[in-house]
Parts: sequence; C-alpha cells; structure tokens
Amino acid sequence: MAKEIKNDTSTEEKILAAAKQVFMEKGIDGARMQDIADKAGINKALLHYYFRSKDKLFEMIFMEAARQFLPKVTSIMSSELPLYEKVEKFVNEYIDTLLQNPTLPIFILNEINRNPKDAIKKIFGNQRPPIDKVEEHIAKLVKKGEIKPVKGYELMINMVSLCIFPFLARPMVQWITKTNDEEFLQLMELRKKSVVRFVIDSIKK
Amino acid sequence: MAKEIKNDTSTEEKILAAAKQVFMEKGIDGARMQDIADKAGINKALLHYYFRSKDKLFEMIFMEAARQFLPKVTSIMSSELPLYEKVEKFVNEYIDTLLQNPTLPIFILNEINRNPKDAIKKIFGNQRPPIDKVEEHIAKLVKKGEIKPVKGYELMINMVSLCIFPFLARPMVQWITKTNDEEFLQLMELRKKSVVRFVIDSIKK
DNA sequence: TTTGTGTTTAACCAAATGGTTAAACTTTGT
DNA sequence: ACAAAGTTTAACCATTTGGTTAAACACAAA
Repeated sequence: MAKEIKNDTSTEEKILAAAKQVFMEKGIDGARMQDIADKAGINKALLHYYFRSKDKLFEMIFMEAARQFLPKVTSIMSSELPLYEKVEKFVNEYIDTLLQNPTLPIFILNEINRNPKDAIKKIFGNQRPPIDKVEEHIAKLVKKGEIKPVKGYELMINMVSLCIFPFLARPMVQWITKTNDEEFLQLMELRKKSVVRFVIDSIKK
Repeated sequence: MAKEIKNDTSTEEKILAAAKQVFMEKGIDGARMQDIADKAGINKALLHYYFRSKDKLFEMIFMEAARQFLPKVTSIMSSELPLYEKVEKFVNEYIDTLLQNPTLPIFILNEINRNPKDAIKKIFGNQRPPIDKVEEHIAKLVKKGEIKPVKGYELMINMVSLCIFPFLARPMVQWITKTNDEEFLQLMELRKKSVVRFVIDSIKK
C-alpha cells in the first residue's frame, strides 16, 4: 500500500503531450477527446481514467502553458542591469521561449479572451508584473537625459508586442516573407537582434 | 416576379450582425446556431432559411471581416508620401479601424491559424501587399543617409505588431494598466501618437 | 383574391461527442 | 501466488447540435 515512486513518465505524460498538441491546434472547443486518446495511443476509457473530464484536462494543459508564458522575464525586469541590457535579455529570453513554443501565444490569448479573470489569475498569480521597477528605472534615466521620456508599461507592451505578434500571425508572416517553417524560425532567431535594436534606437537620445 | 428593391435592411442584416457578434466572441467551434438565432431575434428555421449552414454563415462573416483587416493601409504604403507621414497615416488608420472593431484581430488570427491558405487568400486576394514599394522607398532614404538601414517587411511587421497586439491581449493590457473598457479605448487613442513616435524615433538618424 | 415570400412553431432526425460502465486481461510489486 | 493498479474492449447513455420538414400564419404585391 506504500506509495512508491510513481512511474508517471509513461502514460500520463503521453496523455498530457497529446492533449497539449490537440488543444493548441484546435482550441478547447475544437478539440476532441477521441483525438487526444488516439494521439496518446490509448483509448477513451483510459483517458477518462486519468483525467476525469475534458475541462480538467484542459485546465492542466493551460496551467502548464500559463507558467511558460510569463517567462524568467520578470526577474530580468526587476534586476539591477542597465536598461539596454534589460531590453536585450528580455527580448532574447522571450523569443527563445517562443521559438520552443510557437503556438503558445494564440493558445494563451484565446483562453484569456474566453475567460479573462481566471486565465489572468493563472498566469500572473495575483501580483502584477514588476513594471513599477521598470518605471522607476526609466524615470531616472529620463531625468539624467540619457533616454527619451517613455512610460514603463508602454515600453513593456511594445517589447512584448514585437516579440509575440509574429508568432501569432505566423502564417501571414510566412506568406509575406515567402519563408517555409524552417526559414521562419531562422527569421525569428535573427529578429532577436533586430527587435533589440529597434527598441533601443527608439528610446535612446 | 420582378425583383423589386429587396429590403434587406431588416432580417438578413440582423442575422449577420448577430452572427458576427457570436462568432467573434466564441469562435466558429464555440458558436451555437441557436445563440445566433436568439440574438437576431428569430428562430433556427429562419436562420437556415437565409443561410443554409453554419459554415456558409461563417464564411460570410469572415469575408466581411477579412476586408476590414487589410484596411486602406495598402494605398497609403504605395503612395508618394514622405516616409514619416506614411508611418503616421498607417498607424492612425490601423488603430482607428481596430478601435471600431476591437475583436477583429483575434477572430482573424484564429481563422488564419485554423485554415491558413484559404484565410490568407480571402484577406489578401492573391497579391502580396505592396511592401516592395516600401522597400524601395526605404532603400532610397537609407542611401541618402536619412534613416537607419531597416528592411521594409520588418518595419511593416513591427508597425502592425505594435498596433494589433494590445487589442489581442486586451484583458491583459487592461489588467496591467488598471483600465476599464472606456479607459482602454482612450489609451489606444493616445497610443496612436506614441506608436508613431516610437517607430519614427527608431529609424531616424 | 390570389400568390409568393417571409416567418413562426414545433416536432423531428442523425450524427457527434463527452462521459460511463462492466468485464476481462496484463503488469507489477509484495 | 496474490492483490492492486493499469489497460483494453466494447457496448452504452444522455445531451448537444446542426440541420430538416411540414403545417400554419402574416403580409405585401399583382
């Protein structure tokens, strides 16, 4: 009866991986439990044996996704690095995360729009990201005359926009730039530098 | 038997308006024909009398939305205006469109991801937007040393990102900026200038 | 008045879908 | 060898949902 080391590595993870794929691709409404079972290589009965309902399963997947969405970025922003380095690290980290999870943004945003309150709570906990810290930091540099006056939250929104949007509109971007899947990822890799430059050029005096 | 002036203004438009609302809010999979009928103040039978199927109805709505998504922006970009004015007009037009259709972006992006080929065809027809024109324009100014070297498509993507993303992530933005619905729209109104400045500051020498 | 179109009502259908159940088989740890 | 948990099979259920049908009604034009 002792609860030995549960060897979860197999079925449960297969289910989660399959569910992630299907939910990300089709959204919660478009996803079919049968598809998830198939993709996991098991049957519906077992699927419900592990996760009682579709909602429960979706919840799990979303929680996992929510954690990734707000990456280590928070610590970067509240760090003591010089602003430009903050920007650079932020953008690099963010785009890296997205390169490893290209479909994360649309998945998250859909849930945010479907169920704003809960989704936001799951992403941010209950504390706002530390933009106050950024705000102060920027205010100082503005006073010193080193950068143009910008609002902290605006800078944040702009950076996030520039990082995430291309992944959201990926098919459009690929069509416009005539790139295939591989080339798109390379493009985003290059984009790191380009965005950093774009942002810094925009605020520096 | 003569086809007099069909007074479409009533039922058909009511349906389209209702369908637009429901589809935008719930997506095609989450939308219920019954809900659309209810919201239009009619019954399911009549709904199917006007639009044979859910898919057909969705198609209509998407076509209408697709046209708005690529606004008069195209003509602006291929115009002979000075670059900075182009940027200004582009951003203003775009954000204005979005202020009048705040849920358009997520709706469009979902369809693009669900059905990239068709969706893109419906949005752009078969011609790419005139970024070549922008490309030339920029190349000239770069050569003259008036602006920093930027790629045309990158400038475009950046501008579009900065305009659209806040609407995509609206609940998040509102939560971070502690704004209610009205204040959010004001914020976006202000954002026009802010984005224009951000972009221009970034490319000017 | 007639006729056709718009509209409602209400019952109905078939398919899809989330979820359940029970019985049998397999695996694994004790 | 035994028991418990994992897994399959397959039938089954209730509900939802897109869509249909037919009969009756309203109304405007011919």
